[in-house]
Amino acid sequence: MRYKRSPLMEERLADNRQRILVAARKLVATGGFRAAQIAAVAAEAGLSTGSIYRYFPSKSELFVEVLGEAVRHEVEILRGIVKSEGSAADRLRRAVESFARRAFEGPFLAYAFIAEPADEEVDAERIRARREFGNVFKTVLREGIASGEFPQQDADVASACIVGAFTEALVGPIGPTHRGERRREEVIETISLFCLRAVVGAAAAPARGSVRR
Amino acid sequence: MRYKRSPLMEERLADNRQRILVAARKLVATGGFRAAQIAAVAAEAGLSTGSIYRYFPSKSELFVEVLGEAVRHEVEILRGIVKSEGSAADRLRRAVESFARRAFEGPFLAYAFIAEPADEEVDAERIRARREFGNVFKTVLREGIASGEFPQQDADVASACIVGAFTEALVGPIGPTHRGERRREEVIETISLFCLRAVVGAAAAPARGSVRR
Amino acid sequence: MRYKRSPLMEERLADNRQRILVAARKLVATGGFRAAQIAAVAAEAGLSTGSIYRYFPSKSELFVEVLGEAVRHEVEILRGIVKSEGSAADRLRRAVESFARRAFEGPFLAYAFIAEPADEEVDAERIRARREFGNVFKTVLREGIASGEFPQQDADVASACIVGAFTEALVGPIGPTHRGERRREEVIETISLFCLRAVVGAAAAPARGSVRR
Amino acid sequence: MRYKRSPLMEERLADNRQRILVAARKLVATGGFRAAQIAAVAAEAGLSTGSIYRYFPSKSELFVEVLGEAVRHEVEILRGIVKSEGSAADRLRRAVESFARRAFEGPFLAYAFIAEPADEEVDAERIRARREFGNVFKTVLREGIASGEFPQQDADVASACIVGAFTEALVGPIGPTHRGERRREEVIETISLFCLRAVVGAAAAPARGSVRR
DNA sequence: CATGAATGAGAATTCATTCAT
DNA sequence: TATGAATGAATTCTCATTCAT
Repeated sequence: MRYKRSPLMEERLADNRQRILVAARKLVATGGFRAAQIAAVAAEAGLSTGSIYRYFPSKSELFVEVLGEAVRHEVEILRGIVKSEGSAADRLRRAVESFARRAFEGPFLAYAFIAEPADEEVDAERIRARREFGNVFKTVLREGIASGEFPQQDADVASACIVGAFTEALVGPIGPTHRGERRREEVIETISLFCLRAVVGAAAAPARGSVRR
Repeated sequence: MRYKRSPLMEERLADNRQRILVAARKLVATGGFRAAQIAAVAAEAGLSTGSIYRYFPSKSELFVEVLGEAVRHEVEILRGIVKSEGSAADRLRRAVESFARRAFEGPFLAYAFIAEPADEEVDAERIRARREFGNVFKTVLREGIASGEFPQQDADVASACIVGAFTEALVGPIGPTHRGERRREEVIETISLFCLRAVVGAAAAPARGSVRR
Repeated sequence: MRYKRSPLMEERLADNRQRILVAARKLVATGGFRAAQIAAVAAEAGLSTGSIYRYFPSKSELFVEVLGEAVRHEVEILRGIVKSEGSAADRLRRAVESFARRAFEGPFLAYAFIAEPADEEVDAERIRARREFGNVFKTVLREGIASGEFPQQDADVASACIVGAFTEALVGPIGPTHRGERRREEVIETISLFCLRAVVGAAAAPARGSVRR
Repeated sequence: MRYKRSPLMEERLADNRQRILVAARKLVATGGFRAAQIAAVAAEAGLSTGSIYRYFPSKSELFVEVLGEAVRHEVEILRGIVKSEGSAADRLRRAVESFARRAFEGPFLAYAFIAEPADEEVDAERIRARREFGNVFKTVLREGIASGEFPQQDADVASACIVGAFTEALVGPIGPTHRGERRREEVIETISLFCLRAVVGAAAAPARGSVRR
């Protein structure tokens, strides 16, 4: 006795799927991958463990998607900024600050990016995520370099540096250790200035050796 | 009547301890913490699982030491550079390059720093490690700021940015997905220039809003 | 949509829990705590090792409950006898005989009381159990002393003596070495008489020294 | 190059053997069988683990002997009392008190008798030990019965009761729980009176049924 | 002979995944 | 379709016993 999937049913299915994703994200954000066992995700989502497997073929794939979803969302925002009006420097600054600000609000994302998941597949996704972020920044960098606004530089490496710089700088105040949220805006501004100077400050590069006196 | 521990025996003991540490490090470097079960470490070290426990009270403590040892060594080198002759900028550049170069040779280190271990204790050590690296760079930064060589900036945040920048930039070419070792020196130089400019380039910080036009 | 737990399921769950307890008890009774590994209990109960942990958080807690359950049952019966009609001496006698008789039928209990478990937590439970038995007998003793039926005596110590006396006397014919079940009723009566005389026989206590001649 | 065993050597051997036994006994007395691993015994004896195996073929046999030695010593003392002058009742009382007093001084013994060792062989020895104690008391009982001093009773069972009574009564104040040694002599006297009454108090046995009203 | 490092067979526990209801 | 109980492979850690030095 097979029924067609009614629209209502479709909706409920999509709903459950989403609830699982949300639950998984929340658990990782709260207690890291360690705390995100299938049973816990199921409980958080108000479903049974068995149901998780109706929507996701394995734990790995679930978390790959959790990460992917978060990244997609983040990248979308960043791309919006990058494509907006303004000088390359300004757009870069705004992108960094935007990311940082959200990282403060939902510590999950930034934290997950430096976390090695317990699983190879998820690991791969994590690296892909970092690369995607890099790509967004690479775009601005290239535009800035092309327009002469930024000095010549390896955009691949520099964009990775940017991602690393703010990721790391955020982990300190965001990670499990520090919970005090003091100086939020200060930290954000310092980070963005750091990245900006790194990219813009052409004159800074000391002639090899000459500096050493 | 108690026999003295012969020098030969002493050596073998120290040897085994070292072999365990080396084996553990190698496994982490190769396959991440995932691959580093006690049984695997024992096999790699050419010992039995039981023997691991003669030298280390628990898996956690073993890996805390693996990390700690690597960090101590690295920090020592960096501190040497930081305390050497030269301008702050030059010392900073050399420190970054030195680190990056070694990271290329022994991918383990840089990789372990972004790895979330399966264990809370090791996790704590990992965070401590990152902070220690930050501290080294903070020293140069402060000196540079004090001498007027660097512009005013939050040394705490900036040092974290530096660590993050090169860590991240290295993970790409170093991590599990690394695509050949091409451009090694180029990458290293780009990274160090990035950090240098970020720290030195005072003029770069665009007045808030003015840039946006 | 959450399904209700069907009565059938409920039953099976309670069933499994009970089966585990029974299996554990049986193994202890048969081969002592030595023979009662989780794997063995699981096999005996017709379950997997993992399932044990769905019902009990740890091996210790399982055995604490095994003991506790047995003791609770036993104490209940004894208390019933103690609270019934009759002279203190009679109730005491009946309590002892009742215990002894059951000990013959299910050697487990008496045997477990002298077993030192491999686990501190269970050990504590075992000691608590002995004390509980003692308390039951203490009640009759006190009543008998108060009514003048028994001579003045330290009820704490005497009740422990009673528990020890019949426990020990039963271990012989009951323990792993037991040589057939001959003389069951004889043994039971002898034990109860022993205890009774010990408690009742006021005149018996020889004046200190006078006897020695 | 085999030397004859010099008397000196013999002595040292015997010495070591004894030291191992003493060390083992001490550890059991202090921390129970749980605490008496071979390594611990070796350390306590000032020897190597390997040496333990020169003197004892296995852990079991070591502890069988530890128990056996303690029992032999105890039995010797008790037999001395039993064979001394005096009425059966008096000798019985003195034997019980003597045992109890020593149990207070070295809690090990009494405690070990109710402890189930981790090992089948030791277990067997433990049971044998209890029987041996019983035998000593059986001797006095029989003499008392024969001389008419004690009423007719099953000496096998009664002697077991005696051993159980004082063992149990001692475990309370002696075991891991109570450390306060208050009332030492009181307890001892109460126990011995209990046993005495149990054995002597002929009149006490209520006519079956008559008591029940 | 003495040593104590090395061994490795267990034992407890966890958790992703399956499947009868 | 949803459930969650059951599974059992995988992993850490312990400790009696052996054996090269």
